[in-house]
Amino acid sequence: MDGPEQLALEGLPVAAPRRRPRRTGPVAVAEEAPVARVCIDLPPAHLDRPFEYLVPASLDAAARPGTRVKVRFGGQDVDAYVLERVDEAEHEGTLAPLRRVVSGEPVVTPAVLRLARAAADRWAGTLADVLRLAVPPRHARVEAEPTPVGDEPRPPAPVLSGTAWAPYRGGAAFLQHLASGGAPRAVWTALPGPAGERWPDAVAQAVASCLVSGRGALVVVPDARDLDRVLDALRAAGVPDAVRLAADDGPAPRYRAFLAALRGRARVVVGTRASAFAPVADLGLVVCWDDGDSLHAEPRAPYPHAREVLALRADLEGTAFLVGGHARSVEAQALVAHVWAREVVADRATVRARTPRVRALTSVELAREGPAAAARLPAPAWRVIRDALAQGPVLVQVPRAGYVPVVACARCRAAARCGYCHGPLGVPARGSIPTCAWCARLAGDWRCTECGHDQLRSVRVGSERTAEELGRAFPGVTVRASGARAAAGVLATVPDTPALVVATPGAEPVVAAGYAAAVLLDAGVATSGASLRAGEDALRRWLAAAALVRPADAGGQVVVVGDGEERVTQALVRWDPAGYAARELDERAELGLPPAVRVATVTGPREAVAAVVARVQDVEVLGPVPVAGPPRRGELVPDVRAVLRVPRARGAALAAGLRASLAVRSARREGGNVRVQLDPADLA
DNA sequence: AGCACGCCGACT
DNA sequence: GTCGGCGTGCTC
Repeated sequence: MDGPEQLALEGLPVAAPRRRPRRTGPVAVAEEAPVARVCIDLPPAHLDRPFEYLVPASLDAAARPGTRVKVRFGGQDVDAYVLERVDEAEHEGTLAPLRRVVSGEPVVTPAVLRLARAAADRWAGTLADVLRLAVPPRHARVEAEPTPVGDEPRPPAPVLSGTAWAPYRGGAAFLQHLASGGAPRAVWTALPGPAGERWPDAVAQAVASCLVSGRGALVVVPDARDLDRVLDALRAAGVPDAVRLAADDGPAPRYRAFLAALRGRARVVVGTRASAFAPVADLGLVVCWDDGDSLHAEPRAPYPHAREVLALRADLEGTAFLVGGHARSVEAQALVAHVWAREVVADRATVRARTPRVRALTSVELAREGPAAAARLPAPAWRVIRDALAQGPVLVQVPRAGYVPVVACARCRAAARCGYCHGPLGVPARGSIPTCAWCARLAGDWRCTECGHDQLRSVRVGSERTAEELGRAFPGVTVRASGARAAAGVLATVPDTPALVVATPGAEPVVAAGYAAAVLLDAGVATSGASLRAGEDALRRWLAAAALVRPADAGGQVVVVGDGEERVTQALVRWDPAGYAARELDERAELGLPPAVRVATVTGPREAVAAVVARVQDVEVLGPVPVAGPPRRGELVPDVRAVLRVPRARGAALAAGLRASLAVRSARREGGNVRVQLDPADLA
């Protein structure tokens, strides 16, 4: 018997190990690296591994790594990406040839491939799924457009003037580190102020500093309005060769922008969530603005989050990392807590000097107003608006309608949570016992963990008629509405003249000189909600609105009206987003909630969910529980959802276990649609 | 995902 | 006696 390594070569002369794959047919094969390892663009999880094909000599030059190709797979032609070219095949059988190269454009760069693979692993998805998010659909006409040559001389290196970072502790050091080619990682709490330095200028200056080091940069923002703001600021900072990359811009502009980055014509990409995967050459800095915004969560499988993709990328490519907003997400706080990133914040005195005066009008403060205290716009708030209107525009923020009914403590308004697993409580039917949405345990003897009260109340939805109501309350005053459902849509800016500006969260127009005041209505509705992040979301929206108001010494004031959750309201009044995030993270750690632990949800028909979950080892399984709401279209029985929970350190094992289980599921063709989400944005 | 092969009911 | 159901298996 020969050595074990000879077993596979049975029947071949021992002295002549196979060097070249056998050639099939008359087609000549490429001289160099004749084997292409490809990723097949098909959904089933068990196909998520490389398949090998021979590269015909005629395709040798075109079939570079990263190009799109057509291959014969299972009797039909399918799309695939060339992952790499190698000398020898691992596959034992004969190899089929590539059918054709769709385009010579190597759309998946080695760095993006590594990132996409890591993302697929991290979110229990397939490489094909992630590449579908990362690589825009090909647009042949755009690809054929002549590259402008010479008409755009590379601009001189931007002048370094980090004035926007001067107010922040560690701000100047961050820029310097960037400019000298380093990879600092920062969690940044932006100061308010349309009047002073604005956040887009700070982002632009960070990008400019990165360019000074000779590296490219990538900025991911929630929506198109923020995108425009960053691009304007970049232009002002002397960075004209930035490109805008957003799926919403349409197929041709999107692919054009993608190619500009890929071909190295644009060193800076500013985009929405999918651009976290953009092929920026020699990347030196990734930025995620307002990472708490739910728009950063990709709604398509495998549901990656832009902030986390960028964090992965910073690790894989050794780039600098900047995540920031007026608020701080609990996940960003976790980056600080794990000493993965450093805080960049202004000191208290600076914060006080830049922020408006903030007051809360809760039922306690309004007690002496009598029954009128229950009004949606109590008299003190009305007076604030009236007085501020003499100074300039007044912003009125109204929570979006359409909240899921949840239950909260009747006294302190803290969201009610399960005594066993800390999932959110809901009332399945009128008058029934509150039930945990995760583990289905009944909460008959519920007691508030915040204040000890034992009475629950359900929380209502917001109203849509605010603009009309205000119009009647302030006759003769111009009322402008901004929001997805407003007649004029979302307004980017409004003039500096007195007017009431009614906006839903995220749709607040900017005023050059700042609002004279902001009134945040229905605080109780804003801070309640089944989601774990209801409080965090409310604070983020409030801060975003309040950040548009003039500082206190210029008369700016903010009033939050209603009985919001105490600690959220207090965090706003004290303008302390970092403190709020730190306390919230501590509490999540105590209660075993993410991001202190890692969780995954598995949603689908009961038997399918059970099968997927049963194959995952060493996890705590909560539920399954029927998902709220009516059954999915065409189904009689509502889907169920299980929550899997592991300690943070076992997060990778959780994802790997789920990936393996999904591979078994697809190979066996177990029925039904099952959705697996790691670290879902709303663990409702 | 598609397409093979492979064993058990109602039809020419 | 066959045509055909969709249960495993494979696809370089």
